[in-house]
Amino acid sequence: MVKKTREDALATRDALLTAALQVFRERGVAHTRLADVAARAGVTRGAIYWHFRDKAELFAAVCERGTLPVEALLAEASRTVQRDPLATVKQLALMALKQLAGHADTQAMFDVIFHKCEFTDELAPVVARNDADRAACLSQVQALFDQAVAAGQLPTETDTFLATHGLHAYMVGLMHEWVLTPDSYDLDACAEPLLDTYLAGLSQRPPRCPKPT
Amino acid sequence: MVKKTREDALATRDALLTAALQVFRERGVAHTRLADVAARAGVTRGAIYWHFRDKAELFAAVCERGTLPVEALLAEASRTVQRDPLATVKQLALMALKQLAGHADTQAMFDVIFHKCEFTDELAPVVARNDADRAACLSQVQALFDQAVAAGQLPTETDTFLATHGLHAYMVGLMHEWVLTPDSYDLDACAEPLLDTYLAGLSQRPPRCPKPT
DNA sequence: AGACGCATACATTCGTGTATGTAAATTGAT
DNA sequence: ATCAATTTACATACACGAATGTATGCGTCT
Repeated sequence: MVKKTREDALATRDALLTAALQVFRERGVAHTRLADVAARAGVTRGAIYWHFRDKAELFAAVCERGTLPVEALLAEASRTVQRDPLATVKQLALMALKQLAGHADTQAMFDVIFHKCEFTDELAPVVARNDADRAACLSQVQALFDQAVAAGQLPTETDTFLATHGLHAYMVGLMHEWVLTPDSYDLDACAEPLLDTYLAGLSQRPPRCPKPT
Repeated sequence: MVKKTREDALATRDALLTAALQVFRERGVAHTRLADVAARAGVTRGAIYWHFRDKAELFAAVCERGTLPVEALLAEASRTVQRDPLATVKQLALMALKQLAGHADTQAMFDVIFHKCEFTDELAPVVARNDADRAACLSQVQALFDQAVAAGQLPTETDTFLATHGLHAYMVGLMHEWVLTPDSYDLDACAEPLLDTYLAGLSQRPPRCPKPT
């Protein structure tokens, strides 16, 4: 504790984010005491209040750092021109599942998001960001499904809106449940077969809703 | 406030459960003040502490009342002999989704469970109960899938463990996401097509994991 | 006459936010 | 380059509100 340069401050900030993720996972976000986060990072609450306004802002920063890699994948896929839209969708989903399977930080992140967090007004900015990300992801995937229909990869009668929501639900459910029991099956190895099953269902029996969307 | 008979006490208890479900949904379980629950039910905290030991026990009671109808369906299906196991699985899943689509209380329940609750040590008994229910549901569905394979309704090479977890994830994801935006699509009408898509995928391209489960 | 079904009152704990202290680091002027 | 002046990056101390659990009171039913 001899130096306090700018990079040291960034290191402290990062240590706080790491500590917060761990404590959030252990105690839940709402029950987490900022003193615990500070202690885990080897500092005091003063450091937290210097870098963040309150717990909500700390949580938002944790979420932002945690979802960056996934968003980067989506952004990259949206930039490149797709010759095989259906394969692109599959690769995106596969990447997300493999990212979860392979990275402990990502597992902690989704464990907190899915099971250790209450999305109330207090966390409104995080909720808004999540909603925006989800909407962007959904519209992007639906656009790819539309291209897949146009390219003859999916039946003409495919309701791409429902297909998209179905795939998204599938992904959410797989991650939601797998983080509860990571040892129940090898997600990294089973991700592709599981995805293929749903995509095969899409090809053979695409969902169609009686009433319009 | 003229009578205080036994049935009145049960009515109070039920009013507390209803009020708790609402407040849990609005404020989140952790941030819910028992005073708010009591006020919503038209009583004071004294009534809560008479019927329940603390917030955790109140939440457990809310969960138990909320999941009773679904568990009744599962229990009934397990008792009757199944001639068409695949159709039984479909009907079970369909019932669950339609129950969610049609009942406001069920929507509130799952909204709380999925998005307004932190599963920490404090709620250990509820977590244990959830785990037991999930395990029972999974093994029951897997048994039906096994029967479906034996009856030739599914390919011989089907990994019924993965198929079960895939369907379960699909269900969880559909409910998890739909309660966020119930107006995005008509779940009651789309539930069957969505299920048919996954089940068609199971028939045509059943999941198989490279490594054993 | 108890036991039941709550309401009321009280004390206590607990976490937060802020105010203040402070040493090191950076800046700017010479 | 040197040296004050200022800002950074926290640590420490404090005061406040808020929610909990319990203790007690009180009318009603059995």
